[in-house]
Amino acid sequence: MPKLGMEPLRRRALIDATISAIGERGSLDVTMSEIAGRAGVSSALAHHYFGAKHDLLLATMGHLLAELGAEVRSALRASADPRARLSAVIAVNFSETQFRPETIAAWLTFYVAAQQSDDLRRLLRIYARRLHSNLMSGLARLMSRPEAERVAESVAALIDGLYIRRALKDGAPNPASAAALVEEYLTLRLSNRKAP
Amino acid sequence: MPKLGMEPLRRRALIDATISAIGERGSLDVTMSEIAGRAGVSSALAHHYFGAKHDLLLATMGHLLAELGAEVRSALRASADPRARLSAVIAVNFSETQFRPETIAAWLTFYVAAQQSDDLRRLLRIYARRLHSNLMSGLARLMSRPEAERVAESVAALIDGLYIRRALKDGAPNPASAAALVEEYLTLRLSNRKAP
Amino acid sequence: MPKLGMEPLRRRALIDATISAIGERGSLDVTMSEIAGRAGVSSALAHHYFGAKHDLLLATMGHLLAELGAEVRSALRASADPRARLSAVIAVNFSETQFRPETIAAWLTFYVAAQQSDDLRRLLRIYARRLHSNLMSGLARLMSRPEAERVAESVAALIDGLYIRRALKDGAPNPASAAALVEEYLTLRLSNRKAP
Amino acid sequence: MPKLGMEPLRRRALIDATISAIGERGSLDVTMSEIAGRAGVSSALAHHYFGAKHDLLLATMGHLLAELGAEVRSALRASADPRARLSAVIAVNFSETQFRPETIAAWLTFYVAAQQSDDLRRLLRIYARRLHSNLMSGLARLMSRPEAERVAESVAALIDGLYIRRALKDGAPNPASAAALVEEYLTLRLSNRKAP
DNA sequence: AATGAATGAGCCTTCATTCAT
DNA sequence: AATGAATGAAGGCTCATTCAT
Repeated sequence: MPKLGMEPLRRRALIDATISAIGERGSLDVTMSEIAGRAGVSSALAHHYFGAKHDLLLATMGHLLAELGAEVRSALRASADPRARLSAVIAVNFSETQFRPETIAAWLTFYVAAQQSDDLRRLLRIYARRLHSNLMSGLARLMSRPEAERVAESVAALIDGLYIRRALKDGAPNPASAAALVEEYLTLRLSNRKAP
Repeated sequence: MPKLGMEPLRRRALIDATISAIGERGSLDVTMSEIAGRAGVSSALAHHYFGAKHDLLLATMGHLLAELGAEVRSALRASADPRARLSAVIAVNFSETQFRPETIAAWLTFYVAAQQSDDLRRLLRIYARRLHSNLMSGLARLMSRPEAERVAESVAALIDGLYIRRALKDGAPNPASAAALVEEYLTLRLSNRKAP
Repeated sequence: MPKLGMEPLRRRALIDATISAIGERGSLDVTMSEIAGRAGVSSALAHHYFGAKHDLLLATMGHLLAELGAEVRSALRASADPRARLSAVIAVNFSETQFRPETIAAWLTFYVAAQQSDDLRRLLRIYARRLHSNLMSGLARLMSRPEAERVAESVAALIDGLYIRRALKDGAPNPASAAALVEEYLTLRLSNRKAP
Repeated sequence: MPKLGMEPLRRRALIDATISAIGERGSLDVTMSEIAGRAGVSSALAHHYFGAKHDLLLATMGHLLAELGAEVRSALRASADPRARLSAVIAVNFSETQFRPETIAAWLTFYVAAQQSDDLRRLLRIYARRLHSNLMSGLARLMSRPEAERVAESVAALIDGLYIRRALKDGAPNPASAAALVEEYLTLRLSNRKAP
């Protein structure tokens, strides 16, 4: 029983279905039927809305990025103090929405598989740069440039590493303790330094 | 013109081929023909030696683990001092053989895809436990148990995170600077503590 | 903004679109969407008007035949002399409207593909018979029956052959020279015979 | 029960199957399964030997051309006299092997569909040129160049036209009478001319 | 009158896997 | 030991067709 104006709903449902399918499988080679099935539509309709499978994957990756970006922006808007901004960025990375194993597994899968796809790699680089600049915008006011670079790199690695552990099926760190670990590192680091 | 006693060489060639194929593609869905081709044999022979594709993947994963294990053991054998043992474990993880982008990409791919395969997950858990106990064997003598746990977790996450960055195509951190980052963290951490 | 009384225009537009689509592709397997798109309507509307795709093809073929028939009739109406009637029939086959590469390509496509469709074959047979009887109506008064049959066959073959060449993309014979070739044949033939 | 050295047999069987499938359908859009089925193999094997469907079509067209070329060459080898050479070329075009409705229908289908495929068009042009030069090699010694051109064009058109009629399912002209028609035309034409 | 929404069926193609040699 | 031959099963994608609006 088709209704009018279904397009945005279907698109969203298909993207969500893609995320969970990829997350569960841990691989981009999920089938269109699988995805369509989860979204409750035929695979033909998925093609109708997204064209080729690759385009759906791209759109999904884009959606993930956009959502993260929105969360970060809104978090940053709330705090002006450099240290607080750092915590805000970290908090977003471990928020309920971002740190769900399902979402994370999808993230990682895209991460790893991105090497073979120029499009995906380009998208991921955007994310990496954005994270980096968000971290730097806080750190640079707390320490020297080169040191800030090193700390940003460490924090980014820490986040990625915690993501990996979270993706594994042993349900490892919960959002709170993961965030705490990063905060702990930052605090330790900052307590040993003076402002630049 | 096949010679006698070629079997071990062929097996090894096939495993190496699997690693590089998976590493390059960033996905477990490499074809048997691709692998066999790289090893210079027919895909039928690959099946002859390893049975199903999944078994070849398992054997490959096992090979990766065994190699890492051997490197770690031999490194630990050389040092008795707790702090030195920590550095040894870290050094191995960033050694020339382990920290090659190709190998890393294969690692990560297995990591992420492991969720859908009980066999693979089991293997990966072995690795995780081993790393953890290796780190703990050093840390436990330098700080309290709960604190050591947290530090081990951080170090493990840091390593994984640096692996991810290394796998990305921008060829980010080189082995030396990656290892230095972890060492830096450890040093910072230890300088603020007393022995347990 | 659809207007009243659009139906005949839409039908005609769809048929024209079918002709050019088939002509360009050189194959009957053009899609309904392609056709509908060229006609500026939705494919659903094409179905609304013509039912199944096959019916649209049939209608298109019928249109082609009807148009040719009309041109022939009007040409014959103008001349009573046997020789002139022959020329008239030939002229129509090479007229501007009939001898356009696009139209011809559609013709040939139908011709060749007609074998798998009883409906199409029936239609084409009508055309063949009509051409034959038109030629014979002139020839029979200029030579003996059996000889007229042979000449009619030759002329028909000549026309078809020239159609083929015209359909090929090298844009071979132009209408005038093609017609001249047939006329030349007829003249040669007639100059060597006496009236029956 | 696979045997060794099957490749040439399978390739040939598949090409033959393609010819008859296309001939019967009157369209290039025969399915790979249809073709493979006729050749008694799986469609996967067809792909194994020919790659994509398009390549099989190309190979088939090439086979048709090669066979015709061989027949023509062997016929020409037998006669030195210009007039006899003309007859030889014509005879080959209406030989038992070439003038089978099945083969002809395949020819025509390729002819018409060739427009959308550069590869096919290229192949067909080779055939057209070859026929033309074969005809000219005889005609040029019997009449003036420009006249020979016109006659060659007529003969080629005549042949194509007779091919079309033969392809239609009413089993029109048999090989002998078709060849006779062309010969008749040539004779008539030559009897009205002097040698150049 | 006209269309967007939706799908089932089918096709090309790939791939792991088997088997006879 | 090693491979060519062969296939079944599945996946991506297209398309004619239907239906509610």
